[in-house]
This record gives sequence, structure tokens and C-alpha cells, in this order.
Amino acid sequence: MPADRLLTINQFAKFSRTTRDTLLYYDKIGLLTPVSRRANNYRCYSGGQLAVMNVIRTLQKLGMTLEEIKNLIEKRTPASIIEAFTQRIEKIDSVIEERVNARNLLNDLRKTIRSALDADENKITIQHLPAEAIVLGEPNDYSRGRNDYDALLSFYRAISEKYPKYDLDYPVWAVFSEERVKRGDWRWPDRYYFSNPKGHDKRPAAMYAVGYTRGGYGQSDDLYARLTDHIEINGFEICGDAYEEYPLNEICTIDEANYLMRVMIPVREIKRG
Amino acid sequence: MPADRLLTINQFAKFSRTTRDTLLYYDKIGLLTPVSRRANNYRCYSGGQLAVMNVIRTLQKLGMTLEEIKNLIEKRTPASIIEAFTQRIEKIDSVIEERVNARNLLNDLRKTIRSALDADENKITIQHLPAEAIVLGEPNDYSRGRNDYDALLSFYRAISEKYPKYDLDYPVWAVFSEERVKRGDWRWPDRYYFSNPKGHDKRPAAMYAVGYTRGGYGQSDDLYARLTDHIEINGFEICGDAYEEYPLNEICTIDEANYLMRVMIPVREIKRG
DNA sequence: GACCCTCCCCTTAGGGGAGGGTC
DNA sequence: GACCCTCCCCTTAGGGGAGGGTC
Repeated sequence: MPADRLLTINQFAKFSRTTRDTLLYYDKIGLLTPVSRRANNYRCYSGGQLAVMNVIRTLQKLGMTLEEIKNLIEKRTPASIIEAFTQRIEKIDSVIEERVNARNLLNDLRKTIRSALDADENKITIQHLPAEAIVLGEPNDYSRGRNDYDALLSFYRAISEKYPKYDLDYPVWAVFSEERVKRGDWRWPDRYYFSNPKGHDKRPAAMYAVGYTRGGYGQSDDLYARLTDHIEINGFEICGDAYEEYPLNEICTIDEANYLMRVMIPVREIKRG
Repeated sequence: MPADRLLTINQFAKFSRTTRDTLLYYDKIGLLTPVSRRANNYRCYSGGQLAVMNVIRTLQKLGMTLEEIKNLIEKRTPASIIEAFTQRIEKIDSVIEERVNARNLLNDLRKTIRSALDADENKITIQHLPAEAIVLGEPNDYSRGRNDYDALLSFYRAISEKYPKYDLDYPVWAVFSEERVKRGDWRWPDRYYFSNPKGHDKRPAAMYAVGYTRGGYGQSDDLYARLTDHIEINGFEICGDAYEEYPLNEICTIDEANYLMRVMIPVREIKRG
């Protein structure tokens, strides 16, 4: 960089590839004050200050606030800069991880919606489904006046303890125990779960009776009835917990009546003597 | 999710895992207005509004502003959400790329500073250096009153055209042509360059005379004199352009006098008949 | 006419009060 | 005493004027 000539604010802005407004602001907060003022009060910047602008821009690009930059450059030494950079790298790594998580969430949500649009809503099928990784909550506690709000809260709390880095913004689905499904009692779910490849639990690989219906959360009685009928008529019996998911839910649907629910009930053929 | 019961603002905040302040703000901007007010003017939220909070939180996590969210959820359909998510994924990808670039820049700057702290400043060595990828600018134009500020600006402009995605915040180094070095003329550099693995140009692999000195930009006369002396005394001759870098510069050093410059001049042994 | 100056208002997503009524 | 209400001020990094002097 060159010998010291004095530059006006607009010249300095041009050579440091920034704007006049930015320089006014930096002057105001004391981050970069012109070396002097002329008699007419015009700001005078020196060529050497271009280097300082370089530092500021670089540090800002690295994600520091102007406050941090101000504190850092006032006493910068090779050692302090190395330390600050090392901390920065850690912060950036966690930001990157966060963004990658958001990307995955977007992708998963999109995939779910797309699959729902392709679903044949009216047909009940019996098919083999592979195992799927899920994040499964503990059995819900409805004792002593606790309601499903509380159950959901407990679920969120437990998961964020068990999976400290887990992204809680996945939609919540419900499990109904084999015994409750057989009794025809689906007032409230037995457990909640997230459908997520990072989960340590599994929805087991098995034959499932799979059916769909439109309607809001909990409007599943009719579908369960149709499913159990279908299972019986075709010579199957229920042999495990039911999984209830909402591929179309509040994320993409305003009217509850248009939510799309999918229920999966594991079944096996009844051996005839 | 559960049947509709009315919740106070604090209850709703608890079940939707947010704060009362946030709800007040969402009400104010019309993003989420309570379903009703009691006679005493207290806000009443419905259970179904928990789902809306879920959507808002999810979309916000995906990097949308509240304004965008408001526009999106007012008319959300599976199709519009898929489209919005697809756009979001692209944006997130570019944010991730930006953060990865920042991380690389941090790492490279840190490495340079560390290497400088290990350098033996007083010794001139003749050693083989491997080729290094660089981003090399065009020859500088100093005609018609142009100065080194202008040259630097042209360099930045040319590089951002030639490498549209290149990160311009790397420090700028200088090349002095073989001919100028031999003449002992190092007023202004012939070209600028960035030291960066993504560059399409190269500092060639060769034997180099390498020396260091302390001092600000351009304070290199003494070092060049020492280098050319050393080259001659040891039976070598200059055979290419000189590369001048500042491993310790304004980024980590306040006082110009403490900048550390490294000059590399390619040499070959003089065959003695 | 182009350049410089000093106010002053505006933006995001809330957080943190103060001052006063309500369960 | 805990909960609710409505103002009002504050934060980042500048951008966009208005109104008035200067090269």
C-alpha cells in the first residue's frame, strides 16, 4: 500500500470499496475516525487507514460485530488475533451445523408433503414396510388432571434432555398401543415420536395395514374402524402398536378438515387350522 | 393436538415454548392474534393456535423473516409451501457456502500468522519451494497519473469479474518483475496477487532466495539489497519474478514498523566454465 | 453542480422496564 | 401476590433523506 496522501470521505469510500454512509457511521461509533479535519470541517482520511478498513471488513466478514472488532483491533497482536480466530472458527462451525440442520429439516418436510400428495387416500393396503428410525418419547402421563398439552410439553422436555442437539421442530406424531387399538380406545396417544433418521428407536419392519383420512388431530375414529374391519375381513390380526402421522398438517394446510392422516397398524395373517 | 380450551397468554407461551413478550409482539404485528379477549381485555388463545405457533417457529428456524412468514401462512397450501421450501433450500445452501468460505479464510489467515511467528527473520536462505496456486492480477497500469490506489482498485475489479465467487478479503501481495528486480527498481509492484488454493495461476516451483524484514508496505529496499548481495556472493543469479508477502500485516499488527515481509526471488546457480 | 456537513427517522425481533388494573 | 394490560425505550449496521454550507 502506498505513501500517505489525504483523501476526502468519498475518495476513501471508493478506494476502500465501501460507502460514505458506512464511514460516517464508523466515525460516529469511534471505530474508524479520520486522521484529521480541514478548516472547513471536512474529514481527512490517510492512505494508511485503508489498511484498517481492510481489517474491519475482513473481521466483519468473519462474523464479528463492530463492537467486537473495535475491542479486538485496538490492541491486536498476532497472539490475540490467533486466539480470536480460533474462537471464531468454533462459532462458525456451530452456525454451519445449524444451517445444515435447517436444510435437512426443510428437505424432510418437503419430502413428506410430496409423498402425501402422491398418496392414494381412499385405499387401505396391507404391505410390508421397512424399519424406520424414530425418536420415541416415554409413555404419556395423563394422571392427576394432566392433559395432552402437558404430555406434549413433557415429551419436548424429555427429548431435549435425551438428545441435546436434536432439532425439536420436526412434527410430532403419535403411537397408540396394540392393546388400546384392539379395545378401540384412541382418546389420547400413548406416546409421541419424531420421524427422524437420527433417532435411536425404530418403528419395526413388518406387515402393516396402512390407511389415510382427512381431518384434524384426533379425528381418527372412522379411519381406525375402517382399518380394523379391513384387517379382519382379509384374515389378518393386529400384532403391535399403531403409528399415526399427519403428512399434511398445519405446516401447509390452513383448514384442519384438509389435514391428511396416515395410520399404520402392524398385522399378521391368522393361521387357519 | 387437543380439543379447544382457552389459554391465557402465559399458559399459551408455556405450551408453545416461547415467551410472553414474543406473543405480545406477534399480536402487535398481526402475525398471531388471540382468538378473543375477555371482558377484562385479557388475551384468549385457543389450543388450535398452538399449531400455528409451530408453523411460525419452524419457518423462522428455516431462516424466514416474520414478514415472509406472515405472507406465506396466510394462504399456505401444500404446493405453495413446497415452492417456498425449495427457494429456502437454495438460499440456505448459499449461506452455508458463505460460512464455509469465511471458515477457510480464518483458517488460512491463522496459518499465515503462525508460520510468520516461526520464521527466522534474520537469515536469508536459498531453498526449493514447491509451486503454489495464486490468483494473479494483470500488470498494473501506472500511466496517466494513475497511482497504486487505482492499481489496487483495478486489481479488485478484475478479480471479481474473473472469479465471480472469489472471496476478495484475502490479503493482497505483490509481484516485482525479474527485470525490475535486476534493475533494483521497486517503487511500485508490477502486479498484485492473492495467495489462494483456488487460483488458476501459480508461483512456480523453483529454487528461491528467501528473506524477511520488518516494516510497512514498500519498506523493502534494504531487504532487496541484502537478498541480491546474498544471491551474488553464493554464486547464484536471479531468474524470475520476485514475490513479496506480508505474513504479519495490518490484520494482526498495529504498528507498521512491526509488519513482517517475506520476499522470494527465484534463482539458479551460475555455471562456471 | 458536485461535494461536504449535521441532524433525524427507519428497519428486525423482540427484551426490559414503568405504571396501573385484575384474579 | 401473581397475572394481565398498555405505553415507551433499547439493540445492529447502516440507508435515506432534509436543510444548509463549500469547492
